[in-house]
Amino acid sequence: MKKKNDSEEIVSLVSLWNNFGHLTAAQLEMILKNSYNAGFRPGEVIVKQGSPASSVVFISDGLVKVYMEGSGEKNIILRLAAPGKPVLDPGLFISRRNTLTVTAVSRTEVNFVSTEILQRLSGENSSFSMGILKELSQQMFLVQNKLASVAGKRMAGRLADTLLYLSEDIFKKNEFDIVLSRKEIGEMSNMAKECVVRVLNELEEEGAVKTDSSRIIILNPDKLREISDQTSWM
Amino acid sequence: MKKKNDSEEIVSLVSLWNNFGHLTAAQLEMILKNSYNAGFRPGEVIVKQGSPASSVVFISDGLVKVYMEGSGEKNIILRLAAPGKPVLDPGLFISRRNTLTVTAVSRTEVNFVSTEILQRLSGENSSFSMGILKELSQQMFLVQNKLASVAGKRMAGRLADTLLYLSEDIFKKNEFDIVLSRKEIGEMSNMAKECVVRVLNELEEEGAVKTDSSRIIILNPDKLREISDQTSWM
DNA sequence: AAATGGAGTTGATATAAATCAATCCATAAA
DNA sequence: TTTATGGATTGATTTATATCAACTCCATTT
Repeated sequence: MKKKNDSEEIVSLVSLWNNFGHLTAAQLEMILKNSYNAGFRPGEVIVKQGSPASSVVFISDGLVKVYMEGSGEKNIILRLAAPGKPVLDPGLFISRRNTLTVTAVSRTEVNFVSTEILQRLSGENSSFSMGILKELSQQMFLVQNKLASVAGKRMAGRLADTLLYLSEDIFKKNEFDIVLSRKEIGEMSNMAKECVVRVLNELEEEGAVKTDSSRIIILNPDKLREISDQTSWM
Repeated sequence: MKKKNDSEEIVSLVSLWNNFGHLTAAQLEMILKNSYNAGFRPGEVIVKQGSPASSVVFISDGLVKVYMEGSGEKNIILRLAAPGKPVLDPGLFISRRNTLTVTAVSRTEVNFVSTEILQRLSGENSSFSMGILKELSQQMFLVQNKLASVAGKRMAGRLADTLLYLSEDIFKKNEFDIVLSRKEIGEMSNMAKECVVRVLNELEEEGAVKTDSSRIIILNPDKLREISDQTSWM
């Protein structure tokens, strides 16, 4: 990787998160001095649940999954994260322990920024601070929605939610290569991998999606939304 | 209710939320001017999901439930809230719509504080701003735990979680009068009211709790924790 | 080329939990 | 006192979903 000069790096900081645009050059400088980069291969752990929370993760390239590790081997994947936003763990601001595990789904470049610094800057710059609050709220909202899905819907609805999430929030296309295994799709939708296969077939029969092993095509998003909306107890 | 002078009211603001202690007299004054009180009877709606989010709710007396309304009639109760903390809705900082409904469980006195003002003060005072961030993180952590419980545990584990939550976080006693119906306990644990009754009996047979209609006694919290820890897929 | 192993798939079975139905309260209203 | 009314309770039944077992289809190793 080629060495960059400061102004180049400052530009790249803003590309990590729009909210960095609120900071002064001096403040950005401060961040640069207190951050470091690392690369990860698929499957590698970037942040481990339970470990001390000393820094916030920014993804400069690649895709990661953010999940809770249950005892046993069943995980609950809360969301995926791509470049452009930080991965905020609620533990950062309270217990100072990570409450979530983050691992690379594809080859990933990550930027760790010291939590201390972010907090200090948050105190110095109210727009920046507001940006953190908004991002945290966004991520909390996502968890709320996941809870609503898991607690209130049947398999088809939950899987529909996951597919819509992938297509609208992550890949931003109707057709995409799902990098996740059926088991992982199951961990996003709280269902067994076998059921993912079966329900995926059902959705295909209804003409909502088309799947070809790792490729997924959303043929009819409205149909998916309709399936997502039908609750068990009607 | 007797009229209070300003200094009395400022003291009472701090009792609504410790975090107000970070503010100057002038800032507290500002809050007083932009807040108003209201009383609610059991069952009355304090904040309605979907409505414009213009203010943050502080409870000065009573108990409320905070929940997501599903289509149909099944709700998901995220948590209860008693005096001492604000009810932060993630929608406050993003969509400006409430994503949650808040209703009174017992007779409740509430203080509405304008979101605008809180945001302004958050920009002026970094300790205060950090307090908001911490509180939001706390509430997000709670939702995460609820998700883990609902997605990963069987009925007994989920109900145990709810009982521990009530005893440790809300009533702070081993013995308390549950103001909620069996149906509502079910909405906290994602199970049907009939199942609440059955599993409650199981827990009683195991000597973990004792129930007498509305009274609940936690006889053995460790036993409850043990039940909470056993996952389905061991 | 053979062998290994893992993901994906399919069908059969087991099980947790919801739903349904009936009954039993307690409290409030007439 | 009788009559409603709604929550709580109990048992029977149904249903959604997990689990188990077997098999296919790759990709990788030997």
